[in-house]
Amino acid sequence: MNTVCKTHSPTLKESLRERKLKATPARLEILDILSHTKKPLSINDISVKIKGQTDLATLYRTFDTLRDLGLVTQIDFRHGHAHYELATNEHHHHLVCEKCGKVVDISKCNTTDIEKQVLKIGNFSSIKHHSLEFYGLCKACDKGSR
Amino acid sequence: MNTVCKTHSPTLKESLRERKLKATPARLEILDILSHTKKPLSINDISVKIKGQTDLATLYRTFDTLRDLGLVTQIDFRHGHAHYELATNEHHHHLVCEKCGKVVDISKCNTTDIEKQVLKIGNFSSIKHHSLEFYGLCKACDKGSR
DNA sequence: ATCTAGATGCGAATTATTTGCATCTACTAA
DNA sequence: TTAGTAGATGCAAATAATTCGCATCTAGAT
Repeated sequence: MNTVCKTHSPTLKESLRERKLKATPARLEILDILSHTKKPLSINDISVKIKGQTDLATLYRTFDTLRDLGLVTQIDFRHGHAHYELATNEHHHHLVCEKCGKVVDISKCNTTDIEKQVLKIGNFSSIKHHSLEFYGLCKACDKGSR
Repeated sequence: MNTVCKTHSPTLKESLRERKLKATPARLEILDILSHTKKPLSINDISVKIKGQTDLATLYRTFDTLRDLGLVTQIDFRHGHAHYELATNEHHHHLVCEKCGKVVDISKCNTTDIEKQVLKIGNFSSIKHHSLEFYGLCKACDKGSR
């Protein structure tokens, strides 16, 4: 049941060391969980999965640093709280029902070209992520609303 | 100073009537403010602009209905609170600095094709909006972090 | 002018997220 | 291997955003 101490990608520990960050059990476990899940998870999802063993404040802080490290991506589904997924997952987008909140994955990402332009126009040094969510009505909710 | 009772687009009142919603001063004023601002505004921005004359709860409720009506778009800059802008503004995207939070507008939107595909794949009835934000480091912050 | 569904204000409740501080621990250097 | 220390965690309390219940009010229909 305890899957904490798997072999983790060397990249991870390297990334951490580069920034003088420690490879703590909490960090490793969070990444382990994310790597075994397709769906983006909320802080609460994670907390449940590890049975509350790690304090919420720590989870928030951990996700902050993982996001800054570029290992994790934060997504807003307008559910009232953030979701996170591994940045190394194949990049994709989401379709969210504005009524029931259902989320559908949209595979593939066509935004590379846009991204290059954006970099120039915006006069930024680097773009690390982007987040593209579509909002509409799923068929079930559309029926319900007529 | 009081710019509440301008001539508003007929579309608005129509949209409201269709759904048995009332054209109240609060709603008209919010739309008036949004139409005179290029930047997306937060609930608090709006509250300040109208000098607290309208209760926050009402503002939240109003933006909910305006969003459902499709008149207003909600955006997440990861600033800890939502931003809103007129859906009728020329559609564009944003580039957000992960460090200082600065937001730069990216004009034009190339996602129509993607949107059509998404509709099919996701098996939704309709897509009303999408939200595309890029996250990275602005030049100022990039310098600061080395 | 009246009636009523829908809107608002107010206060309180919820929920998400952040912060301060004491304690702990992963890594470094000897 | 072991001590020393910067960085990490837990806990509790503070903020901040958003929502809800309910009494009152008002836009729009008749």
